[in-house]
Amino acid sequence: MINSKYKNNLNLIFDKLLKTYSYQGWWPFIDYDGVNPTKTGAISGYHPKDYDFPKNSNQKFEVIIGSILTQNTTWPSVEQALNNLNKLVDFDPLSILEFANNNEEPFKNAIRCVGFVNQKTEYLKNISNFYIDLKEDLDKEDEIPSRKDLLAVKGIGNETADSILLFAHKQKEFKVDSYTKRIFTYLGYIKENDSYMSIKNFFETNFSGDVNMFQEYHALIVEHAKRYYSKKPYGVNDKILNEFKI
DNA sequence: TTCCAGGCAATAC
DNA sequence: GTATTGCATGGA
Repeated sequence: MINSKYKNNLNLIFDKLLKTYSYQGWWPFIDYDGVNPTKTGAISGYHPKDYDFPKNSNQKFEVIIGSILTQNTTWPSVEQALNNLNKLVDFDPLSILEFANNNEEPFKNAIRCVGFVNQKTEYLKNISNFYIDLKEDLDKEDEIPSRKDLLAVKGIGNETADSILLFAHKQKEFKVDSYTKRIFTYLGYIKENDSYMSIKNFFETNFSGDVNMFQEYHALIVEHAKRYYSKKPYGVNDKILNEFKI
């Protein structure tokens, strides 16, 4: 898929992005008093160079909820929704499920700012049920679900599954999003219509880094793309990665 | 006003 | 398997 001449480029691009933007501190947490860097669209809760997250089961489920809420919307909206929700209910599967079932309108009003409220309410109930069952079946708080099982939950697609596995469970799964496609299509490494799994496989085969660097790479891609790949024509002002264009 | 945002599922070929 | 469309809201 990639000429051997460019074999190391995914690592070189990572190095360049890291040098340019430094450590991103994903995944952000609402109750974490982290730094507030001058990051595009960032508000708070980031923890650069500290990969020891999530620190407890509530934070883990916060990542899982956030992964669904952030589908096709902006992070500031998600942060608002999480703060709204946090005043109403604990971030654990059983509490979320019961609150959503018994207080539908307050629940929807809390997350309304992220859009797609009806769908996302259903999705959040589904994922809550999934983790309730997972814990009951395996009787282990910290059991890690399989990617296949996650994908069987209505509302969890490829990207959300990888987001949950990478940032909540710290599994070495590369997360591909629309920004990833834009940057690496523009640079010439992938094609516009390549499938999610083929792009994921491309990164997992050609980028050598541990799970923390998998997290870092995705965050750096988002940061870079927000600056140069949000307005059409995408990438034309990207001087930072221009040297890696093929 | 139009376009875009850290997608997904259902449907149609 | 791949392409298209509806889903909701807020901000630039």
